[in-house]
Amino acid sequence: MSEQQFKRYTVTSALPYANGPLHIGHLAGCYIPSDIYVRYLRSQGRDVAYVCGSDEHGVAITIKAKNEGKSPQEVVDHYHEMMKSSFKEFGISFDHYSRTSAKVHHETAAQLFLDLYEKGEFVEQVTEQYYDEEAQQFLADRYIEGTCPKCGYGQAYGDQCEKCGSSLSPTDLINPVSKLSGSVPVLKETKHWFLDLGRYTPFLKKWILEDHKDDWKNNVLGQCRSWLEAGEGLQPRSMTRDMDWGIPVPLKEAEGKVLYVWFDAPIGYISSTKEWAMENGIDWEPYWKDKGTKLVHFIGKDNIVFHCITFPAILKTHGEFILPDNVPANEFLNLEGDKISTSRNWAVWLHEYLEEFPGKQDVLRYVLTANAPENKDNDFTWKDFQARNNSELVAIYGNFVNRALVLTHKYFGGRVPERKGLSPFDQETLEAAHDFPGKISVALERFRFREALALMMDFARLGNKYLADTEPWKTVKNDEERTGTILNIALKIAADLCVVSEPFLPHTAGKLAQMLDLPPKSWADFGKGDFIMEGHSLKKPSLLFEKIEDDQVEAQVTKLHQAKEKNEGKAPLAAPMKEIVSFDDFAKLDMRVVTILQAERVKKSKKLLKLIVDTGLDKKTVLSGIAAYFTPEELVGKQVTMLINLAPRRMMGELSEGMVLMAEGGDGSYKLLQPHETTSTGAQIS
RNA sequence: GGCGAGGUAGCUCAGAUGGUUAGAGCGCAGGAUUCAUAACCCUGAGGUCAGGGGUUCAAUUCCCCUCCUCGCUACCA
Repeated sequence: MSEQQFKRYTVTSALPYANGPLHIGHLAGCYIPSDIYVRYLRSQGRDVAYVCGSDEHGVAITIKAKNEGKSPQEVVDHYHEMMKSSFKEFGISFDHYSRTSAKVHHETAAQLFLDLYEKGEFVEQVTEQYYDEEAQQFLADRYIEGTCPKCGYGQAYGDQCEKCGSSLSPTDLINPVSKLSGSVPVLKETKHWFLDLGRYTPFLKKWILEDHKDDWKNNVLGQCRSWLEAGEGLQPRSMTRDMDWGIPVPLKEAEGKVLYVWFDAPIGYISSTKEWAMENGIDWEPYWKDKGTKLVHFIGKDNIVFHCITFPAILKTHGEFILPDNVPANEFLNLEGDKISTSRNWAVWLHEYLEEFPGKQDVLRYVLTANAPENKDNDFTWKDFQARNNSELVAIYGNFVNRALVLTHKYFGGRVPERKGLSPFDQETLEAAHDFPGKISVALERFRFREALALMMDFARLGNKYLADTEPWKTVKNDEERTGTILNIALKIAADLCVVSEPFLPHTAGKLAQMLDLPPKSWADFGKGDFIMEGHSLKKPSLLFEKIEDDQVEAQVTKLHQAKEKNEGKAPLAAPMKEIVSFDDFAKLDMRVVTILQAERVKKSKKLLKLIVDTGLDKKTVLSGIAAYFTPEELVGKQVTMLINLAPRRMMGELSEGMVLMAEGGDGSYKLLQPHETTSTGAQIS
């Protein structure tokens, strides 16, 4: 369907998770691009519902609450307000910002679940989950902590290791411990409702990989292809959890269970639309059910699977809903060369930025758009922030506006002068100006925000060039009429600039409109002859942007590095002691000093090294997951300690007959355990 | 290892259904100018388009292989 045919737009931004403040990565990932898009659509006079809200369920929030001695509701209330206010400050112009703890949302999500249940879409499955007998409850993945089997980090969660980033299942953890009571959890049966995503594969493949192969972004298609075509394909996913924080599963037999947060979160878009419609006396349904509505989800790349696979599968199955027309996901924004990390405090927090750079919301909007991770991960640096502010916003945009206004005040007392005969250069400039809104439109509708922003800045450049070439400060000496025409044109460009920059820089456009004393203008007003009337009085100009000095950005970099040092200084917490064992238990372990005779990489494995060791009794083969830390060469000839009577196990087609013992560093690295002097091979350890 | 994304000027990035001199901004050098927050404006230097092979009259663009970065996924006794 071509753009003009859409009757209305439903635009969503990923629901931010209410367990922490917002940082620049959030803004760059989806809130700024969606806001630009929506502001542009509104300026075009299109019918738009721009909705979002806080994502308030899920285990991470209950953990946070527990750690802080608060209730989950207190935690989400706090961050909901904080995020809502940051969005407002940065001019993210949601029509409605809701929250998933809202009553409407609970009802909507439960209803949708029931609908799928009645259609027989769920597969009921009884599985074994960890259960905390002391606390008498099942443990969500996040409530289980243990040693990461991949990197050895002692405090990996049941779903993910924060150290090495591997995604895990709770049963993967070595020495699992309940975070609720500290006890060792036991496996116990529980029933859950799974969505068999594999059944939707043919539909999804056609819809995404064929129907949208030309209009969806490459990175999004690639991710989908990876999910749809790789390995065993889509696995069934449980849509319920054993927990008490969330939306109760609306089934009698499901007491103590809630909807999986990823089932309910995207439904939040619908609930938010409902709330908005209710408050404004509109019908919400066309925004989600009418084929003439264009639904666009703005997200970060981590959300692709839920927005392109799971949620559409749910909507499609329900039957009445439209599917997203596009999901323009951005990649990730790094900060000064490192991944942004909430737990490591490696981030630029929006609430702190607002305090430290008051009134400079548009500067951050500009920088994050100019350097948005549209096609690949990008890096935010304070140096770049400063450079873009000083040499683009101040020197090009601000400077042009200031020149036009100051000259008008100086030569014409702040009144818009009359436009008389046009020179060929005037004509040329006006024609060039005329092309800008169209070019910017095309870029925006294709979700190419960087390009659109660059065009906007080129338009300001056109203004500067016009003044430089016509030199009104010279003509004023002997030709007032010509000077008037020049400034008339310059002011017209400034007024048009105000219109095309509004989606990107709403605060600045607002200030500029005030200085020019313009009524609100829309995209269609661009280039209108009566846009800025002759004789119209301008307000006193003030500077739109100011320079950012070296010390300001240096202070930010220092602040970041201090946070980092503070983090690195923290000694990793030692893992808790395991349960007491008897001497007999210990005596069962046959540990020896052995000599590594040979070492080689295991083919097709990134992590495994194959070691042949002399145990003093025989030669054994050991597979060890240390390829990332040791080269085969440096191991050969070394005496190390080994558990030689461990039951053999086959891995990657090879039999491993024991375990070489390693000290696990807090950073996930491994160190060999060696006798301090060479001893006899086969020496027993006791 | 498999799947996916990326590797283009000092920096940040565009681009190419294969076709004459590969683009932009910043930075740098030179010039011009003084209305403007010493800003604007003009000119210029800078790239064997990651490396190797192939298809082709022609490849940086298509195909194959290798290397590097990032994401997902498998092996960690």
